[in-house]
Amino acid sequence: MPELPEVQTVLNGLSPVMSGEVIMTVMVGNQKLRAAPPPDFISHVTGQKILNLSRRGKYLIISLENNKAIIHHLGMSGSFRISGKAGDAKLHDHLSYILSNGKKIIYNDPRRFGMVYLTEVADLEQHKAFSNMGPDPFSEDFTSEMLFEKFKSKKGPVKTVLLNQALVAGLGNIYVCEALYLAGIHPEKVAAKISRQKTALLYDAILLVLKNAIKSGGSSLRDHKGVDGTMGYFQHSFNVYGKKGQPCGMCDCDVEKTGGVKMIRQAGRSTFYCTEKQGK
DNA sequence: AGGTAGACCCGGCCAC
DNA sequence: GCCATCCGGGTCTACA
Repeated sequence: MPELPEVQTVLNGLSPVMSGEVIMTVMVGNQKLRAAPPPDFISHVTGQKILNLSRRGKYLIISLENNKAIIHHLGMSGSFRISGKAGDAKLHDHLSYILSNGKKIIYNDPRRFGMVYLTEVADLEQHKAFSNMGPDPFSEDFTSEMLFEKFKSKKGPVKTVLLNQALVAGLGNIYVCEALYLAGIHPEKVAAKISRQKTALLYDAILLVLKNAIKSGGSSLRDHKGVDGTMGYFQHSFNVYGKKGQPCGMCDCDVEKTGGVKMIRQAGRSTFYCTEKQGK
């Protein structure tokens, strides 16, 4: 599920419940995740006070008083839920934290693509999850000019280039499609050939679509939910994603003639775009 | 060296 | 209604 807005939604829900609490008990399931918690995970985490939660790209970071940091990635289908009562286990629960305030925080992940790491807070930037990661879209390091400079050396299609987390962190298949639509850029356009002016439009579009999606609590297609079970609703604001053959969000063209939103395949992923507004 | 399939895993959805 | 097939919000690895 989770691209930046979904992870931010999870963070916003977990942070007030977890920050400042002590982790009393940790339970680790035996089913394998993409990266399962390391063997010493329970001993390093149990009894520790949680200092704060943060997000970097699509990763969630839980900082502990002993200077360790838990790194969570939700993969394709991971979600957290907060439970107050016992005996509420669900299929595909992989990890749970019981806190000093009595709350139980449960990580569930049907497709098991999620990742859990433990590292020193001081070594976070060097950790393999972040060592090669580009700036967060909301950080000062991400600018229109920086994006333009990075594009210069990229001969691949802009859609694929934007999915590379080393360029900018947090974008996934949905929000790349939506941002390209807002900027009026064809997804197959070679990144290096995009003008400075168009890059500026794209930069604004990326920030706009991410901000609006966060406001909506993310996009709930299948698995994404807030930690209290509420669904995100940004999927209702999609202009092109998943709308093959339908009119695009701001459609003013003759869908009978154009065939509506077009779906193509790029680097093994589905891409949606409007031939009228993004060309060809 | 950058770019692209393939692998990982399960559930949902669509065609019978 | 039941079974088969394909598809996928993400990343890592291997390959050309």
